[in-house]
Amino acid sequence: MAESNILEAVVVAERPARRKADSLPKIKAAARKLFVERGYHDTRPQDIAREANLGHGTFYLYYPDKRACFLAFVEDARQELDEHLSTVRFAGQSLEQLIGATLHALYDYSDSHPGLLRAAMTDESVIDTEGVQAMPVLVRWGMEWADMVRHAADKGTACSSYDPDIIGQAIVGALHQAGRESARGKLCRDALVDNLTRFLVKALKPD
Amino acid sequence: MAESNILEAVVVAERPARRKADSLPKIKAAARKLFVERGYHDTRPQDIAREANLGHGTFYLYYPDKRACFLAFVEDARQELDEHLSTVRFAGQSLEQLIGATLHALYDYSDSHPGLLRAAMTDESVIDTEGVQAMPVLVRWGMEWADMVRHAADKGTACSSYDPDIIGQAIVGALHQAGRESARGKLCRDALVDNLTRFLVKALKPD
Amino acid sequence: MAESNILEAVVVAERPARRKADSLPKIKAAARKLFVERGYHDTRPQDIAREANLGHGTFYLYYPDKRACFLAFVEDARQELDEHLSTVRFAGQSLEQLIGATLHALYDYSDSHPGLLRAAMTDESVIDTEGVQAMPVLVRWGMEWADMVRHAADKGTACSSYDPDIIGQAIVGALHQAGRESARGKLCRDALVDNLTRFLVKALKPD
Amino acid sequence: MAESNILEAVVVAERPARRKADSLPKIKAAARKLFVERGYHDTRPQDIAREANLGHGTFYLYYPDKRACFLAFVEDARQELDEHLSTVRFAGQSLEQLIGATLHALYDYSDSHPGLLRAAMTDESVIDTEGVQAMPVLVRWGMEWADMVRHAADKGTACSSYDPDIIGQAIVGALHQAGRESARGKLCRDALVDNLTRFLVKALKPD
DNA sequence: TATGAATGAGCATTCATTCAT
DNA sequence: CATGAATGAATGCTCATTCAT
Repeated sequence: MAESNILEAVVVAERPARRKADSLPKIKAAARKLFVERGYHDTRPQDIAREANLGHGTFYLYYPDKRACFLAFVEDARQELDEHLSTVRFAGQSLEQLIGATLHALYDYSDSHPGLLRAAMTDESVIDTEGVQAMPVLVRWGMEWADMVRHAADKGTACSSYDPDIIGQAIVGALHQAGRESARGKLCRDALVDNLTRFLVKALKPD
Repeated sequence: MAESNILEAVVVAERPARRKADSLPKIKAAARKLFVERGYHDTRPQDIAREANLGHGTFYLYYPDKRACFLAFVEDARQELDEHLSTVRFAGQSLEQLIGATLHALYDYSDSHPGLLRAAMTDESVIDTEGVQAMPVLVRWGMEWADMVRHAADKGTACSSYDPDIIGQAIVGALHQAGRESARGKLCRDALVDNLTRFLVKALKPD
Repeated sequence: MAESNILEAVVVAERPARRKADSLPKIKAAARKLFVERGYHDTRPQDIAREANLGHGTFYLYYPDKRACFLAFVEDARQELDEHLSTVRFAGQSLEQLIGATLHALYDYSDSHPGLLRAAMTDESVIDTEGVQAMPVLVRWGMEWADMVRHAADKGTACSSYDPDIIGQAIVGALHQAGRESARGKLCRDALVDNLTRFLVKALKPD
Repeated sequence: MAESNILEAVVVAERPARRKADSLPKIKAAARKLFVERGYHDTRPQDIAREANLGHGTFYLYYPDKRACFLAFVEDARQELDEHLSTVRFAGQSLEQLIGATLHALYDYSDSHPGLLRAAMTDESVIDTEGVQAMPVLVRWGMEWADMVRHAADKGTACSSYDPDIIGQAIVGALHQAGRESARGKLCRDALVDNLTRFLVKALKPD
């Protein structure tokens, strides 16, 4: 056992020189860092490659263009947050619990990845999307909230006279803007979560 | 000779064509049109000047740079909307009336100036602001809503346990995102106003 | 009168600094020089601009892209040669005279503009013409020779059993390739003209 | 040991799978296909390797660079055509027979390998030949025609007052350009051969 | 005040070639 | 022999801004 471990270690150590050197992860990490720090327009593919300790051309081995890289970054962020949020949901949760837990998790994530959500939500109009526009993350999240509202209304735990689609977008807009500003103002996160939770719960309460 | 001079004088007086030829308003109108139609990045100072039927250089007689022009455009839009909104406010208005009327006026304006608010709210991070960041319009509006909430709470017409600053931003975020999406989806504006009004009124109702 | 002339002279002298400074002719001359010296692929728009003592961007004020500039160069060369050739044609010329005079003029021009014809005839496939292919100069000249052959046949001064289109292209191909090679071999131009004239006259003679 | 060596030898001999796996022919075929279809500049070594189902690097095992590969392609085409043409020549052929047969064979070949001759004759100036210029195929063929003309003149079957070198190049230029254009115009090949044969025979006829 | 020709730093992207495996 | 990830010099082009007139 010990011997084989040593051998493996040696082999592994000798190898990473050129072979399939995790370039994609390195590029992804670099892209994320720079898109967050500088935004889409001030990040050049060249910067990303350099940050990843790779040649300029290597970038284009993994993405057809800058836009694709940014879109991948956004998608990754979205999935990451979705996974994070899904960990705090469980069956039998009251609407209030659901909202409270989700908000906590959301701002948790937001705090521990400063700037990420903001970067990921860069207005798509800013990226010259010749042709199909990817659906903005915020809209997708709004649709998920719409579903939550719909289900709660069906179960009688939320006011059923709302149009869930409108309210879903409104909720997500509220969370986004309040979070953005409290990040700026260094507002205490607990107050943020508490206020928003109460606000939403009250607004959604069945008549 | 004398005659011709007199004629000339008259002519000169009659043609304010060249004298301070409304260039600024012309530039403003052109800028607004293009920023709305194409966005910040796809609008060149040159395009604005041309749209205004002026020489390229003239642009820089009125604005030090493209950014300043955009910021002025945003500020103008803000003031215009503010004036529009202020017409529907009157003393003795209940919170519900205030909210309902404001939302109506807001989406009225938004409908009759398609794309304008969206353009005016272009994420400032997109404009390479070397140095001080102008306060985003959305944030300013959030602060105004915060004041409204604060006053209502003081008068006992709104729940007093909220932090008005947080809630102000949340409200404005909700209005923005819901409006954006309903514009996309061509949703009926009355439903939008109705839903959001009820949502906010309910959320703000005193305990 | 004298006064006005002096004034004019002064004005003109003071002016040319920046105003419409013949940039297009300068670019054309530079482009011609470089296309001839280095060929299409080894000439960058930047090189042309620099050769013309202008900034890189200026190039694009006059041509939408490199290809357009090259095509303009070719067209100019074609017209120039056409004009040169037309000076040696006159009514009542025998076919032999026509051919002899034309060949003399052609190789005259070719000698005094070394490399120009070769550059202008750069295979168009080399220029990534996305879409319509401009008709190659050689082909156009071939069509002109076809007309000459046709007319001569009609008048009975040339063999009428040929397909003029085929023969026109063949003639022009012969002139081109023979000229190219004799330029390389520094062959005496008189021998070239003499041989080709006799060759063509004999081949075209009526049966 | 000896045995194992023998076995090994046998094994090696039995699996030509990897041994010299026809890579060069595969590369040649791929290169030919792509040079013909897309031209020199739009064909990357990488494309050739991929078309040949080989790794990108393998290309450089067989050619020092792209240019060498193209030159080999040209040389192969030249030899192939030469062989094809040589099949129609026989002793005692009259000049007219020789020309007619050669033209037939030439355009035969050209028809059955569309684009090949054109590709192989890509102006060498297009290939950045740092240093010695390989002699263009057309020139070589011109020299062969020059020889034919010289011999015919010696034998008294062709006009002896021409400079064979000039006429050789002229002939080959005529054939090339006429062929090129008739390919474009989808002209009937028989008319082409017939016209050109008569044209050349007449032009070369002894005085 | 108005002009628009001129500028050149800057950008996204390509591709012939290398080399560790 | 074979591979294909990596490279980075080089390219064509854009655009905010200046300035001589």
